[in-house]
Amino acid sequence: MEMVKDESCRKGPWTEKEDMVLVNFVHLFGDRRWDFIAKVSGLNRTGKSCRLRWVNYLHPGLKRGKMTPQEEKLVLELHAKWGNRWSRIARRLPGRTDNEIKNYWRTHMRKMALEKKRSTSPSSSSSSTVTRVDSLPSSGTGKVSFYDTGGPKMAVFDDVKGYSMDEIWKDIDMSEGNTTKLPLSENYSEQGCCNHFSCPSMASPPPWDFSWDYSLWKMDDDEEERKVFIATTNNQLFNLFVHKP
DNA sequence: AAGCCCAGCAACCGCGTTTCT
DNA sequence: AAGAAACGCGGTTGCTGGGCT
Repeated sequence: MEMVKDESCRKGPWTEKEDMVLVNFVHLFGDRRWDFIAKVSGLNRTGKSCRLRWVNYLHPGLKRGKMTPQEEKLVLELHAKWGNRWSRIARRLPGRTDNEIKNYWRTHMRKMALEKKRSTSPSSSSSSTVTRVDSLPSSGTGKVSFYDTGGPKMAVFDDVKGYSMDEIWKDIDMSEGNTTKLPLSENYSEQGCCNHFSCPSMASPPPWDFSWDYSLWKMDDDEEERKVFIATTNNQLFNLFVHKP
């Protein structure tokens, strides 16, 4: 029984209501059976999409906001050690997701590198324009990602507006004093927070508040919507148990 | 004031891995 | 043991808001 990938499946940004439904169903069934949750919740999303939304946004304990200097340093260290193993790196930064770290890396690190380059070679002609990373040619014969040069898996990338990504990463490495790329060490304990709900709090939770205790559903400013939501969910649950999958 | 450009980030896709039957 | 289904990861895309010209 596979999740049919048809056009009726919703895509794009999640609405607040969808979030609420998803949270409720994850609360009921846990955060493993994504296809099942996608099906029974009536969300009309793929299991993948549900999982992603949960992991990257709805999971309690997610930190939000800027990375702290400590976190930035850790990301650098771990990336030097492990390369683009974002999820592994994320496990060492409680409350941060792989997606977040990945995004952070590409934006902030590259910016840093370019600034550094600029300051070390002031004669450089392109002093104000920074090529948008996203628009870089990423396809083609090589099919090498522009930022996939950290860690053990080294890659070469073409010149980017006169400054190759190789150079950028070299700069980063040098500035951080990371002269060696170690093979992955499996000795680290990787009990992160991501799958254990162990993080104490959300710095900036979603607009609606919830907890693992049902009684804590709290939507002070929209009681009516809450009622509708609960009714809807109850209906979905009813259907679920009447038509057992 | 309006259009353009870009950084930031959420979300999708493809594919390898793990789990289930 | 093998095939199918589900999951998870890494790479990439595309939307949005803010700053700049």
